Amino acid sequence: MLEVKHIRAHQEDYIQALKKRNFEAEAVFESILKLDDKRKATQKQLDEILSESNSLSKEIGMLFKSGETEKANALKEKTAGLKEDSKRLGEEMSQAATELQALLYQVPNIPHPSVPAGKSEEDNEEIFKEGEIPVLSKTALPHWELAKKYDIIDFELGNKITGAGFPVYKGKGARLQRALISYFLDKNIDAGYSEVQVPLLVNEASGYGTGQLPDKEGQMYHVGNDDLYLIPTAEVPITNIYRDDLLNENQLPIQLTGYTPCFRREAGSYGAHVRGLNRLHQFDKVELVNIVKPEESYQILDQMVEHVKSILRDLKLPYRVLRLCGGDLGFTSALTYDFELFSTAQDRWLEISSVSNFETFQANRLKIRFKDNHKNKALVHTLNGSSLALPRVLAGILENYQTEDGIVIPEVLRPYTGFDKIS
RNA sequence: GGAGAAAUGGCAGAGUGGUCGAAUGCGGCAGUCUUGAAAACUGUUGAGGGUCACACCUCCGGGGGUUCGAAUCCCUCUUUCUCCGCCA
Repeated sequence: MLEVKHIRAHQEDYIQALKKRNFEAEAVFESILKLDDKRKATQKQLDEILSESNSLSKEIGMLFKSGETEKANALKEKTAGLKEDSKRLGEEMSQAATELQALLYQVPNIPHPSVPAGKSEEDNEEIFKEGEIPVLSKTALPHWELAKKYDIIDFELGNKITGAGFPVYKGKGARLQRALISYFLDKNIDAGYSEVQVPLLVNEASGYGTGQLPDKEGQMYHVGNDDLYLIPTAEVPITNIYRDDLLNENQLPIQLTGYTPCFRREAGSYGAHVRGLNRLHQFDKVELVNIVKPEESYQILDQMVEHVKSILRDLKLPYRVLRLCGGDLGFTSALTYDFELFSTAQDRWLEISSVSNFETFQANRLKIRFKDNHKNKALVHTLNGSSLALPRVLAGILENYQTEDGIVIPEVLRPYTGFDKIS
């Protein structure tokens, strides 16, 4: 959520910047500023009335104490009108505030100057590419065939237990996945992150805080009885740890990592390109969250990108990094780098990580602020990224590491798996 | 799930209808003293709105109500604690 004072100060720049993401802001900004003016004016009137009735009340109190009952009762009558006015103005003010809030929720984050203009993923900018694409034999199989051949992931069984998109990992498949999780977490901890285990169900306030609500409501599973949501990413519970907090400068940066399952309804996305592990309703992910001072956020973003690169290097998987264009950029993000790994057997790129700087957009919703050494208060910047989304990494490993006599386990994972081949 | 108790500033903890945004202690910050530090002493120290700055307004778990006036009384929700039941 943008801050009204910033919209006021940079109205023209923001309108131009938002065009990059094909968002026409002019009319919304006008309404926002008008409503904000109205809110302030109404509050001013209200404050005056409250001030008057406060001092009348004090007077009445003193008159009662000194026994001047008639005088006190006379004053009481004066307060009746004030009460009505304050009630009316209070309602007007909160209505303006609610409307203002609703409009602010509609405006996406201002894209960073480096974000290219564009309509769709076609216009994303490839900024880095690394790793050798293996040459596979003609008998190479996509991962869903491999999963069946070696009996390590059972999609049918998941259909029976739950429904489509909830696979069962078996034997070495399950262990390989667990190995990846442990390896990612250890790697993140080595880089200075601190591990957390967080709830998988969150309340409405948390959903609003990180921006899943109100606009992406349909993506989350909702537990009606208790009015809770299954998390679509660990970003939600982890970032909400600090909701409504006023931090000290010396606490920053806060660097957290956590493993969680993620749940997404993915309504309406079916077909060949979502086969196997490519798109699931439940999947595992290890997440990175950074809460930092504004001036260091882009440096941290670069660090996160380098960190994810080094993971892919360790795993010896071919990948590329994209800078998302305005049209593909998430609602809450100012700058996002997507990581995609190349799946040889499917002959396509699969998104496996998304690293974003939200600047103050989430912090403003979440009310995460910090106090510097001069007691100035400011909103923090929040960033997050995956390291990595498990199923697609698993798919990439199965497909790129397949040989005639089995699937070779990447070197770095062997201490975690305890075996070096699936056959 | 049943019965009871509670929720106050960074923390602990007073406050039961008026001058209380809130005693006191701890912690934090600044200063005095000291070669330096500690101790001691002095001062200062919640958040939001609003203003050039003041003024002023709001906030004592959330929401609603009673009253001229609510941290204090009433209703409701949430959370925590104790006991019972159930349970990995």
